[in-house]
Amino acid sequence: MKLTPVMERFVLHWGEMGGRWGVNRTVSQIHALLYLSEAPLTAEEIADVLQVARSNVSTSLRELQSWGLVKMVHITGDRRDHFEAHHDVREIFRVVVEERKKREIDPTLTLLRACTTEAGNETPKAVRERMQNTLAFMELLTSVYDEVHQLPDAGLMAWLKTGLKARKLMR
Amino acid sequence: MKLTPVMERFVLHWGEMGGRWGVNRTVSQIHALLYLSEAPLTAEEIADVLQVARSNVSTSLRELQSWGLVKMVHITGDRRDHFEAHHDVREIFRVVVEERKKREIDPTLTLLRACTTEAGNETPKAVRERMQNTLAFMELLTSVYDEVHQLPDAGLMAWLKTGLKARKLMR
DNA sequence: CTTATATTTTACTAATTTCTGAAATAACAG
DNA sequence: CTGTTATTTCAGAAATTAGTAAAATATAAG
Repeated sequence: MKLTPVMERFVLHWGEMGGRWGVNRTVSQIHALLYLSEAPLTAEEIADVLQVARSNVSTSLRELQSWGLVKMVHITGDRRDHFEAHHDVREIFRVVVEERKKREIDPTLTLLRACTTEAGNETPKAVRERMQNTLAFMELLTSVYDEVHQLPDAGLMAWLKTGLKARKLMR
Repeated sequence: MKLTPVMERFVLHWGEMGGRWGVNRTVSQIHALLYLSEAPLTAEEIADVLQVARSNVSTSLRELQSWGLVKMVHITGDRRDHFEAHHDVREIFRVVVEERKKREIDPTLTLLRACTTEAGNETPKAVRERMQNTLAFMELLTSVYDEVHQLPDAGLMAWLKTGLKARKLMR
């Protein structure tokens, strides 16, 4: 397994971006590598290409599997584990959006429900309203997500594209 | 300036979530505090309520201003700077989405354009296609964003809500 | 100007996160 | 079983990021 310069650039970039996404560099690099790779790779090969510790690959793969971005497969006649990633960017997009919603939205929804329920007169009215509005908006986003994310691929694309003409339609 | 228990809970939670968003805890706490606060606050008051160093507040406020989430205002007869945040969650949403697009999408678009342009025969065809697809998809997302984010608030809400019925419409 | 107050910068410390290498565990082949 | 290869766990090193306190700078009042 050897990367062409363009592939290497892609992998390194994906790794850097990982930082801005809540995953660390190695995790993100491994994902990029598997995304590009034709065939499933062993942990050993990955460690080799990316020049990171074997143990680091092990934990990173575990994380990627927990996200549902990578799965373990086996090759007959080889007892080592091999790993592969979805090769479809839309599938990756779905998974990432879902996971980020879980981590970035859901806990706040829970909190806001608690706050709006418990806030009594000791909390200024304007503050209560603000929390209420925040909750309502986040619930709307969540509902839209719930509907849209279970569309088949073509449906998702179709809905997205309605956004392209939104301005025109609004007039 | 004293927080009610519910407000304190909100601020602390917002701070924790900050970590999952690419902003640090203090920045996020300050934002939450200003979001709830009726009146603009001075840096001193903020440091006081949140129990962090005055200098930390200074840099955090600078960052929030650079995001466009907080602005400096002045109160007649008081020479200290005061700070206030948008009180509308949708406005915050807009700003955050825009900023995250800048940080999380745009650099990758640039890279993918370079990769797809430069990738020649040394790069396997399947890999080139994959990069090409990734680029196309991210360009679609960007176009949708460009259209949608400049809608007036009512328009944005209207488009979002079309998503609520997307599944039904697709049948 | 001089002094008092407000703010920013900076050099350093603390906390957190990431990564490694070694040891432990597991899985299999002979 | 025993030895070999594969994988995971874990304690600590290295790197990064966040936060502090003090010094430097700026701003306005008298």
